[in-house]
Amino acid sequence: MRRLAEHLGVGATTVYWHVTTKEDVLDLALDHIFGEVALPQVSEDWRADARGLIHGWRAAMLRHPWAPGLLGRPMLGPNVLARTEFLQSTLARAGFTGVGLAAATHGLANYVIGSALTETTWRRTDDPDVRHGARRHIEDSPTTYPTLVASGHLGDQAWGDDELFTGGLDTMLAGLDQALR
Amino acid sequence: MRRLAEHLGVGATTVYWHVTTKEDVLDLALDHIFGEVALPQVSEDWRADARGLIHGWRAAMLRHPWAPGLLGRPMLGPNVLARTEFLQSTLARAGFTGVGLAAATHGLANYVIGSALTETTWRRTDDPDVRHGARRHIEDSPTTYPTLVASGHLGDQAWGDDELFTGGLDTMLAGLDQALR
DNA sequence: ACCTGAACACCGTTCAAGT
DNA sequence: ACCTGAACACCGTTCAAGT
Repeated sequence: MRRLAEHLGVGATTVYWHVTTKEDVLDLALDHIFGEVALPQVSEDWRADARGLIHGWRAAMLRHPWAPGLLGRPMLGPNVLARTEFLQSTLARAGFTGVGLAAATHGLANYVIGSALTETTWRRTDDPDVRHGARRHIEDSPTTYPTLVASGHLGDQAWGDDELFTGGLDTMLAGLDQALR
Repeated sequence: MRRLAEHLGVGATTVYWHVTTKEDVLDLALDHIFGEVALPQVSEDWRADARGLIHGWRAAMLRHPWAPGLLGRPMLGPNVLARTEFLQSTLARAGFTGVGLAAATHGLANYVIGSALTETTWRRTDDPDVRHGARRHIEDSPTTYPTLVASGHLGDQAWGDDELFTGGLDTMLAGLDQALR
Protein backbone atom coordinates (compact mmCIF):
# COMPACT_ATOMS: atom_id res chain seq x y z
CA MET A 1 0.00 0.00 0.00
CA ARG A 2 2.73 2.43 1.02
CA ARG A 3 4.70 1.60 -2.09
CA LEU A 4 1.64 1.86 -4.29
CA ALA A 5 0.95 5.32 -2.87
CA GLU A 6 4.54 6.35 -3.49
CA HIS A 7 4.31 4.99 -7.03
CA LEU A 8 1.25 7.19 -7.53
CA GLY A 9 3.11 10.20 -6.15
CA VAL A 10 0.65 10.54 -3.32
CA GLY A 11 0.55 10.40 0.46
CA ALA A 12 0.82 7.00 2.05
CA THR A 13 -2.75 6.85 3.24
CA THR A 14 -4.48 8.55 0.32
CA VAL A 15 -5.16 5.24 -1.38
CA TYR A 16 -7.66 4.42 1.34
CA TRP A 17 -10.05 7.01 0.10
CA HIS A 18 -10.33 5.23 -3.26
CA VAL A 19 -10.24 1.69 -1.93
CA THR A 20 -11.32 0.19 1.36
CA THR A 21 -8.67 -2.47 1.78
CA LYS A 22 -5.55 -4.03 0.26
CA GLU A 23 -7.59 -7.07 -0.74
CA ASP A 24 -9.65 -4.78 -2.96
CA VAL A 25 -6.56 -3.63 -4.79
CA LEU A 26 -5.50 -7.21 -5.40
CA ASP A 27 -8.95 -8.18 -6.62
CA LEU A 28 -8.94 -5.26 -9.03
CA ALA A 29 -5.42 -6.10 -10.21
CA LEU A 30 -6.33 -9.71 -10.89
CA ASP A 31 -9.43 -8.85 -12.86
CA HIS A 32 -7.55 -6.17 -14.74
CA ILE A 33 -5.06 -8.75 -15.99
CA PHE A 34 -7.88 -10.90 -17.31
CA GLY A 35 -9.01 -7.89 -19.29
CA GLU A 36 -5.84 -8.33 -21.33
CA VAL A 37 -6.85 -11.83 -22.40
CA ALA A 38 -7.98 -11.57 -26.01
CA LEU A 39 -11.31 -13.18 -26.86
CA PRO A 40 -10.78 -15.07 -30.12
CA GLN A 41 -13.10 -14.57 -33.05
CA VAL A 42 -15.75 -17.26 -32.87
CA SER A 43 -15.10 -19.76 -35.64
CA GLU A 44 -16.72 -23.03 -36.58
CA ASP A 45 -13.81 -24.93 -35.01
CA TRP A 46 -14.50 -25.02 -31.28
CA ARG A 47 -11.12 -26.61 -30.52
CA ALA A 48 -9.32 -23.69 -32.15
CA ASP A 49 -11.44 -21.20 -30.20
CA ALA A 50 -10.77 -22.93 -26.90
CA ARG A 51 -7.08 -23.23 -27.69
CA GLY A 52 -6.88 -19.54 -28.54
CA LEU A 53 -8.55 -18.43 -25.35
CA ILE A 54 -6.48 -20.71 -23.12
CA HIS A 55 -3.21 -19.68 -24.73
CA GLY A 56 -4.09 -16.01 -24.35
CA TRP A 57 -5.08 -16.68 -20.75
CA ARG A 58 -1.74 -18.27 -20.00
CA ALA A 59 0.18 -15.55 -21.86
CA ALA A 60 -1.50 -12.84 -19.78
CA MET A 61 -0.49 -14.52 -16.54
CA LEU A 62 3.08 -15.03 -17.69
CA ARG A 63 3.26 -11.36 -18.64
CA HIS A 64 2.57 -10.55 -14.98
CA PRO A 65 4.62 -13.07 -13.01
CA TRP A 66 3.06 -12.11 -9.70
CA ALA A 67 -0.46 -12.68 -11.07
CA PRO A 68 -0.67 -16.40 -10.23
CA GLY A 69 0.07 -15.46 -6.65
CA LEU A 70 -3.27 -13.67 -6.68
CA LEU A 71 -5.10 -16.78 -7.79
CA GLY A 72 -5.81 -17.82 -4.21
CA ARG A 73 -8.79 -15.47 -4.19
CA PRO A 74 -12.26 -15.70 -5.72
CA MET A 75 -12.22 -14.72 -9.37
CA LEU A 76 -15.47 -12.87 -9.78
CA GLY A 77 -14.56 -9.73 -11.67
CA PRO A 78 -16.39 -8.92 -14.92
CA ASN A 79 -13.33 -9.66 -17.04
CA VAL A 80 -12.87 -13.10 -15.51
CA LEU A 81 -16.53 -13.89 -15.96
CA ALA A 82 -16.44 -12.77 -19.58
CA ARG A 83 -13.60 -15.24 -20.26
CA THR A 84 -15.42 -18.00 -18.48
CA GLU A 85 -18.53 -17.24 -20.52
CA PHE A 86 -16.53 -17.48 -23.72
CA LEU A 87 -14.93 -20.76 -22.72
CA GLN A 88 -18.15 -22.34 -21.57
CA SER A 89 -20.15 -21.18 -24.55
CA THR A 90 -17.45 -22.64 -26.80
CA LEU A 91 -17.72 -25.96 -25.01
CA ALA A 92 -21.51 -25.83 -25.09
CA ARG A 93 -21.30 -25.27 -28.83
CA ALA A 94 -19.10 -28.35 -29.02
CA GLY A 95 -21.93 -30.37 -27.55
CA PHE A 96 -21.31 -30.47 -23.80
CA THR A 97 -24.20 -30.10 -21.36
CA GLY A 98 -24.88 -30.46 -17.64
CA VAL A 99 -22.12 -31.98 -15.52
CA GLY A 100 -19.99 -32.66 -18.58
CA LEU A 101 -20.05 -28.96 -19.47
CA ALA A 102 -19.15 -27.92 -15.93
CA ALA A 103 -16.38 -30.53 -15.71
CA ALA A 104 -14.91 -29.51 -19.07
CA THR A 105 -14.91 -25.84 -18.09
CA HIS A 106 -13.31 -26.53 -14.72
CA GLY A 107 -10.82 -28.94 -16.23
CA LEU A 108 -9.46 -26.49 -18.77
CA ALA A 109 -9.50 -23.54 -16.39
CA ASN A 110 -7.75 -25.44 -13.62
CA TYR A 111 -5.14 -26.71 -16.02
CA VAL A 112 -4.16 -23.19 -17.12
CA ILE A 113 -4.20 -21.96 -13.56
CA GLY A 114 -1.95 -24.74 -12.35
CA SER A 115 0.38 -24.38 -15.31
CA ALA A 116 0.69 -20.62 -14.99
CA LEU A 117 1.31 -20.94 -11.26
CA THR A 118 4.14 -23.45 -11.57
CA GLU A 119 5.68 -21.71 -14.57
CA THR A 120 5.84 -18.30 -12.96
CA THR A 121 7.12 -19.89 -9.79
CA TRP A 122 10.16 -21.14 -11.63
CA ARG A 123 10.48 -17.94 -13.59
CA ARG A 124 10.51 -15.91 -10.39
CA THR A 125 13.06 -18.13 -8.69
CA ASP A 126 15.96 -15.96 -9.77
CA ASP A 127 18.58 -18.22 -8.23
CA PRO A 128 19.27 -21.05 -10.71
CA ASP A 129 21.22 -22.84 -7.99
CA VAL A 130 17.94 -23.78 -6.32
CA ARG A 131 16.92 -25.78 -9.36
CA HIS A 132 20.39 -27.12 -9.98
CA GLY A 133 20.70 -28.12 -6.35
CA ALA A 134 17.50 -30.12 -6.57
CA ARG A 135 18.66 -31.69 -9.81
CA ARG A 136 21.89 -32.72 -8.11
CA HIS A 137 19.92 -34.17 -5.19
CA ILE A 138 18.00 -36.28 -7.69
CA GLU A 139 21.14 -37.48 -9.41
CA ASP A 140 22.71 -38.33 -6.08
CA SER A 141 19.91 -40.80 -5.33
CA PRO A 142 19.40 -42.75 -8.56
CA THR A 143 17.89 -45.63 -6.60
CA THR A 144 15.03 -43.55 -5.20
CA TYR A 145 14.53 -41.44 -8.34
CA PRO A 146 15.32 -43.78 -11.25
CA THR A 147 12.72 -42.32 -13.59
CA LEU A 148 13.43 -38.70 -12.73
CA VAL A 149 17.12 -39.26 -13.33
CA ALA A 150 16.48 -40.87 -16.69
CA SER A 151 13.98 -38.26 -17.86
CA GLY A 152 16.20 -35.36 -16.85
CA HIS A 153 13.56 -33.90 -14.52
CA LEU A 154 14.53 -30.39 -13.36
CA GLY A 155 17.55 -30.57 -15.66
CA ASP A 156 18.23 -28.26 -18.58
CA GLN A 157 15.64 -29.89 -20.75
CA ALA A 158 15.60 -29.93 -24.49
CA TRP A 159 11.92 -28.93 -24.52
CA GLY A 160 10.53 -25.64 -23.29
CA ASP A 161 7.54 -24.61 -21.20
CA ASP A 162 5.47 -23.73 -24.25
CA GLU A 163 5.89 -27.20 -25.69
CA LEU A 164 4.92 -28.87 -22.43
CA PHE A 165 1.90 -26.64 -21.96
CA THR A 166 0.64 -27.20 -25.48
CA GLY A 167 1.14 -30.93 -25.05
CA GLY A 168 -0.99 -31.02 -21.92
CA LEU A 169 -3.67 -28.84 -23.50
CA ASP A 170 -3.85 -31.08 -26.56
CA THR A 171 -4.17 -34.09 -24.28
CA MET A 172 -7.10 -32.50 -22.52
CA LEU A 173 -8.77 -31.56 -25.80
CA ALA A 174 -8.27 -35.07 -27.11
CA GLY A 175 -9.95 -36.39 -23.98
CA LEU A 176 -12.85 -33.99 -24.48
CA ASP A 177 -13.17 -35.11 -28.10
CA GLN A 178 -13.41 -38.67 -26.83
CA ALA A 179 -16.25 -37.73 -24.47
CA LEU A 180 -18.27 -36.32 -27.36
CA ARG A 181 -18.36 -39.59 -29.28
CA MET B 1 6.60 -16.47 13.19
CA ARG B 2 5.50 -14.86 16.44
CA ARG B 3 2.35 -16.94 16.46
CA LEU B 4 4.25 -20.09 15.63
CA ALA B 5 6.58 -19.43 18.54
CA GLU B 6 3.65 -18.86 20.86
CA HIS B 7 2.05 -22.05 19.60
CA LEU B 8 5.27 -23.85 20.50
CA GLY B 9 5.23 -22.27 23.95
CA VAL B 10 8.52 -20.56 23.30
CA GLY B 11 9.96 -17.06 23.05
CA ALA B 12 9.11 -15.11 19.95
CA THR B 13 12.57 -15.25 18.44
CA THR B 14 13.57 -18.75 19.45
CA VAL B 15 12.37 -20.20 16.18
CA TYR B 16 15.24 -18.47 14.42
CA TRP B 17 17.75 -20.76 15.99
CA HIS B 18 16.12 -23.77 14.30
CA VAL B 19 15.28 -22.09 11.02
CA THR B 20 16.90 -19.25 9.15
CA THR B 21 13.84 -17.61 7.65
CA LYS B 22 10.07 -17.73 7.40
CA GLU B 23 10.37 -19.04 3.86
CA ASP B 24 12.13 -22.08 5.27
CA VAL B 25 9.19 -22.84 7.51
CA LEU B 26 6.79 -22.60 4.59
CA ASP B 27 8.98 -24.84 2.44
CA LEU B 28 9.10 -27.42 5.20
CA ALA B 29 5.35 -27.19 5.76
CA LEU B 30 4.61 -27.70 2.07
CA ASP B 31 6.85 -30.73 1.77
CA HIS B 32 5.46 -32.13 5.00
CA ILE B 33 1.96 -32.11 3.56
CA PHE B 34 3.14 -34.08 0.55
CA GLY B 35 4.44 -36.65 2.97
CA GLU B 36 0.81 -37.39 3.77
CA VAL B 37 0.06 -38.33 0.19
CA ALA B 38 -0.20 -42.12 0.10
CA LEU B 39 1.78 -43.89 -2.60
CA PRO B 40 -0.53 -46.51 -4.10
CA GLN B 41 0.56 -50.11 -4.43
CA VAL B 42 1.95 -50.55 -7.91
CA SER B 43 -0.50 -52.59 -9.94
CA GLU B 44 -0.61 -53.68 -13.55
CA ASP B 45 -3.21 -50.96 -14.27
CA TRP B 46 -1.27 -47.73 -14.70
CA ARG B 47 -4.45 -45.66 -14.95
CA ALA B 48 -5.58 -46.88 -11.53
CA ASP B 49 -2.16 -46.11 -10.05
CA ALA B 50 -2.11 -42.60 -11.49
CA ARG B 51 -5.68 -42.00 -10.38
CA GLY B 52 -4.88 -43.16 -6.86
CA LEU B 53 -1.88 -40.91 -6.51
CA ILE B 54 -3.64 -37.86 -7.92
CA HIS B 55 -6.68 -38.31 -5.72
CA GLY B 56 -4.47 -38.69 -2.65
CA TRP B 57 -2.56 -35.61 -3.73
CA ARG B 58 -5.71 -33.55 -3.96
CA ALA B 59 -7.09 -34.93 -0.68
CA ALA B 60 -3.93 -33.90 1.16
CA MET B 61 -4.18 -30.34 -0.11
CA LEU B 62 -7.87 -30.10 0.77
CA ARG B 63 -7.08 -31.35 4.27
CA HIS B 64 -4.85 -28.27 4.68
CA PRO B 65 -6.78 -25.44 3.06
CA TRP B 66 -3.87 -23.02 3.30
CA ALA B 67 -1.55 -25.45 1.50
CA PRO B 68 -2.35 -24.31 -2.05
CA GLY B 69 -1.33 -20.84 -1.00
CA LEU B 70 2.15 -22.25 -0.56
CA LEU B 71 2.21 -23.57 -4.10
CA GLY B 72 3.79 -20.39 -5.43
CA ARG B 73 7.17 -21.68 -4.33
CA PRO B 74 9.53 -24.30 -5.79
CA MET B 75 8.48 -27.79 -4.79
CA LEU B 76 11.78 -29.52 -4.27
CA GLY B 77 11.39 -31.33 -0.96
CA PRO B 78 12.04 -35.09 -0.80
CA ASN B 79 8.36 -35.89 -0.31
CA VAL B 80 7.34 -33.91 -3.37
CA LEU B 81 10.04 -35.52 -5.45
CA ALA B 82 9.02 -38.99 -4.29
CA ARG B 83 5.45 -38.33 -5.52
CA THR B 84 6.73 -36.99 -8.81
CA GLU B 85 8.92 -40.06 -9.20
CA PHE B 86 5.91 -42.31 -8.61
CA LEU B 87 3.75 -40.42 -11.09
CA GLN B 88 6.40 -40.30 -13.78
CA SER B 89 7.43 -43.93 -13.38
CA THR B 90 3.77 -44.89 -13.69
CA LEU B 91 3.49 -42.92 -16.91
CA ALA B 92 6.77 -44.35 -18.20
CA ARG B 93 5.41 -47.83 -17.52
CA ALA B 94 2.35 -46.86 -19.55
CA GLY B 95 4.62 -46.24 -22.51
CA PHE B 96 5.45 -42.54 -22.45
CA THR B 97 8.96 -41.32 -23.25
CA GLY B 98 10.79 -38.05 -23.89
CA VAL B 99 8.66 -34.95 -24.34
CA GLY B 100 5.50 -36.98 -24.11
CA LEU B 101 6.50 -38.24 -20.69
CA ALA B 102 7.38 -34.76 -19.46
CA ALA B 103 4.18 -33.28 -20.86
CA ALA B 104 2.02 -36.00 -19.30
CA THR B 105 3.67 -35.52 -15.90
CA HIS B 106 3.30 -31.74 -16.03
CA GLY B 107 -0.25 -32.00 -17.32
CA LEU B 108 -1.51 -34.16 -14.49
CA ALA B 109 0.45 -32.31 -11.81
CA ASN B 110 -0.70 -28.90 -12.99
CA TYR B 111 -4.29 -30.07 -13.16
CA VAL B 112 -4.29 -31.16 -9.49
CA ILE B 113 -2.51 -28.02 -8.45
CA GLY B 114 -4.97 -25.77 -10.23
CA SER B 115 -7.95 -27.73 -8.97
CA ALA B 116 -6.77 -27.78 -5.37
CA LEU B 117 -6.04 -24.06 -5.52
CA THR B 118 -9.47 -23.06 -6.80
CA GLU B 119 -11.29 -25.50 -4.54
CA THR B 120 -9.63 -24.35 -1.34
CA THR B 121 -10.11 -20.76 -2.44
CA TRP B 122 -13.85 -21.27 -2.42
CA ARG B 123 -13.73 -23.36 0.71
CA ARG B 124 -11.86 -20.61 2.54
CA THR B 125 -14.21 -17.87 1.41
CA ASP B 126 -16.35 -18.14 4.49
CA ASP B 127 -18.80 -15.52 3.34
CA PRO B 128 -21.31 -17.23 1.01
CA ASP B 129 -22.61 -13.81 0.02
CA VAL B 130 -19.51 -13.31 -2.11
CA ARG B 131 -20.46 -16.25 -4.29
CA HIS B 132 -24.15 -15.45 -4.24
CA GLY B 133 -23.41 -11.85 -5.11
CA ALA B 134 -21.44 -12.95 -8.15
CA ARG B 135 -24.21 -15.37 -9.11
CA ARG B 136 -26.70 -12.54 -8.92
CA HIS B 137 -24.45 -10.35 -11.04
CA ILE B 138 -24.46 -13.09 -13.67
CA GLU B 139 -28.22 -13.47 -13.58
CA ASP B 140 -28.65 -9.71 -13.87
CA SER B 141 -26.84 -9.72 -17.21
CA PRO B 142 -28.27 -12.66 -19.15
CA THR B 143 -27.25 -11.02 -22.41
CA THR B 144 -23.55 -10.97 -21.58
CA TYR B 145 -23.53 -14.29 -19.73
CA PRO B 146 -26.11 -16.44 -21.55
CA THR B 147 -24.22 -19.70 -21.10
CA LEU B 148 -23.24 -19.09 -17.49
CA VAL B 149 -26.85 -18.29 -16.63
CA ALA B 150 -28.09 -21.45 -18.31
CA SER B 151 -25.45 -23.71 -16.78
CA GLY B 152 -25.96 -22.36 -13.27
CA HIS B 153 -22.33 -21.27 -12.96
CA LEU B 154 -21.49 -20.26 -9.34
CA GLY B 155 -24.99 -21.33 -8.36
CA ASP B 156 -25.83 -24.07 -5.89
CA GLN B 157 -25.00 -26.80 -8.33
CA ALA B 158 -26.38 -30.29 -8.27
CA TRP B 159 -22.89 -31.74 -8.72
CA GLY B 160 -20.06 -31.46 -6.22
CA ASP B 161 -16.37 -30.68 -6.40
CA ASP B 162 -15.41 -34.34 -6.28
CA GLU B 163 -17.49 -35.12 -9.31
CA LEU B 164 -16.07 -32.24 -11.31
CA PHE B 165 -12.50 -33.12 -10.36
CA THR B 166 -12.92 -36.78 -11.27
CA GLY B 167 -14.49 -35.76 -14.56
CA GLY B 168 -11.54 -33.60 -15.50
CA LEU B 169 -9.06 -36.26 -14.43
CA ASP B 170 -10.82 -38.90 -16.51
CA THR B 171 -10.76 -36.53 -19.47
CA MET B 172 -7.01 -36.11 -19.11
CA LEU B 173 -6.46 -39.85 -18.79
CA ALA B 174 -8.62 -40.49 -21.84
CA GLY B 175 -6.48 -38.01 -23.76
CA LEU B 176 -3.33 -39.78 -22.59
CA ASP B 177 -4.79 -43.12 -23.67
CA GLN B 178 -5.35 -41.61 -27.08
CA ALA B 179 -1.70 -40.54 -27.31
CA LEU B 180 -0.53 -44.07 -26.68
CA ARG B 181 -2.30 -45.52 -29.73
C1' DA C 1 -14.59 15.55 -3.01
C1' DC C 2 -9.99 14.51 -2.23
C1' DC C 3 -5.59 14.48 0.27
C1' DT C 4 -2.54 14.75 4.51
C1' DG C 5 0.33 13.37 8.80
C1' DA C 6 0.32 11.36 13.15
C1' DA C 7 -0.50 7.29 15.37
C1' DC C 8 -1.67 2.19 16.43
C1' DA C 9 -1.08 -2.57 16.28
C1' DC C 10 1.43 -5.81 14.12
C1' DC C 11 5.00 -7.96 11.35
C1' DG C 12 9.95 -10.62 10.27
C1' DT C 13 14.43 -10.46 11.73
C1' DT C 14 19.00 -9.22 14.24
C1' DC C 15 21.86 -9.43 18.02
C1' DA C 16 23.99 -9.31 22.27
C1' DA C 17 23.16 -11.72 26.25
C1' DG C 18 21.91 -15.45 29.11
C1' DT C 19 22.03 -20.74 30.74
C1' DA D 1 23.49 -26.25 22.31
C1' DC D 2 19.46 -23.78 23.02
C1' DC D 3 16.60 -19.89 24.55
C1' DT D 4 15.66 -14.92 25.86
C1' DG D 5 14.29 -9.76 25.50
C1' DA D 6 15.21 -5.48 23.52
C1' DA D 7 15.32 -3.25 19.39
C1' DC D 8 14.90 -2.06 14.19
C1' DA D 9 12.66 -1.45 9.99
C1' DC D 10 8.57 -2.20 7.97
C1' DC D 11 3.71 -3.25 7.39
C1' DG D 12 -1.88 -2.22 6.74
C1' DT D 13 -5.13 0.71 8.51
C1' DT D 14 -7.68 4.51 11.31
C1' DC D 15 -8.84 9.06 12.09
C1' DA D 16 -9.05 13.74 12.89
C1' DA D 17 -7.72 17.44 10.24
C1' DG D 18 -6.91 20.07 6.26
C1' DT D 19 -8.29 22.20 1.37
